[in-house]
Amino acid sequence: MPQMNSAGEDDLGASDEMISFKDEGDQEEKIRENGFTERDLADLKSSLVNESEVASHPRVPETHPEAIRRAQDVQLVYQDKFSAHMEDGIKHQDEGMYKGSGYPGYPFLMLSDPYLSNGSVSALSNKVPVVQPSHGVHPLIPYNSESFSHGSHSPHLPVDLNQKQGVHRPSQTPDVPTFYPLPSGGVGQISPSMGWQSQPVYPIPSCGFRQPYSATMSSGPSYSRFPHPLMLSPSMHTTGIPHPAIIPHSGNKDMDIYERNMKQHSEPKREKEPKKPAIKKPLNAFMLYMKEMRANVIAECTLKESAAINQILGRRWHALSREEQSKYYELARKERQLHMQLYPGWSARDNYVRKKKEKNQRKAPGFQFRPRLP
DNA sequence: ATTCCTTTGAAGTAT
DNA sequence: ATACTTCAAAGGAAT
Repeated sequence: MPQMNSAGEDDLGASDEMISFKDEGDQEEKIRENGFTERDLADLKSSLVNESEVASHPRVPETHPEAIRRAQDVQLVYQDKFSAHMEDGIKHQDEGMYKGSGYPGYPFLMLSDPYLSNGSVSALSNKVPVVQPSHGVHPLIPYNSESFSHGSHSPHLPVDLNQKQGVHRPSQTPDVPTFYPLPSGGVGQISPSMGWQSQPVYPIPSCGFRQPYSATMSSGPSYSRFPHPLMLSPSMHTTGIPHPAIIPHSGNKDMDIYERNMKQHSEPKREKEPKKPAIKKPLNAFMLYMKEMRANVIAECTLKESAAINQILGRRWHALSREEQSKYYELARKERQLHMQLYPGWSARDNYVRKKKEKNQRKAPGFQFRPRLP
């Protein structure tokens, strides 16, 4: 079993590493906030890249004294900037997430399997912010956009994206750590994420001054409806309800599950050879977070472009406290567990296609693609 | 119709 | 062991 961990129960989760939260992208952000010029930014970038190439620590590129100094300067500012954000808005998620009032049951039954690419998950997903059409009987992640935020993302929650567009940020509080100490459970993980900075910034439309939907759609306690199934009693099965796909079996369970799903979802077009992977990867913590919060961002910013939205969500993700992130890490861990149960023989390798495109050059300018010699 | 963009994290591949 | 790549979601934009 490819995903079966051999070391311990929490290998399913992210590695427990405490990593400082000062990645380069934030530096870029902070730099912009501080009024650094584009040239400064380019200099800093190039110095960082050069250093990271020279040194054998590509993940810790802030070795240049000047870069360190600048990064530290701007980081101080940034800490303050999002502290209010956390205190004001996001921390409320905790309450919402675990409050679990009035769990109405699963409106998701009979819907398609999110792991199946032809399960038409995306047809409705997130376009309807209330309930995501999710797993046929996926008990873990209904993917409804509000189950975490629980309506606590009130309209006053600052949209923390638009330094670039000059959106005002809330007042500052000094005591926000620059890193996310991880919970003792070892669920949380912060990755240093080189791509945070090195990738070109997708143009984000202005969003701070127009929020026509924020008061109605994305907020308000009345908007809390479906507590996440994972928040059910811990004495229950992790899934909350028995999963029909996890059934006692004597035969080839893998193939049975697989074929049943395939029949359900792709029978009409079976003539065409299925080109896409049948079973998709389980979502990681950030993907789960995105699913939850996308609607909020769309509502607050009236954005539709996913690339821009994802940038915002990436920043928000970094602004989350460790507790808030750990919820998603825990969810993701359970997702992987369930996925393993559903598809014991599945491997991410199944969907892995070796691409010839030199995509990496676009994504990571510092990396030069070298064709492998035979 | 397909691919790109953009994000983070998990897992795969390559060295 | 480490570095790098691919894929998960999403939907508008570009091809």
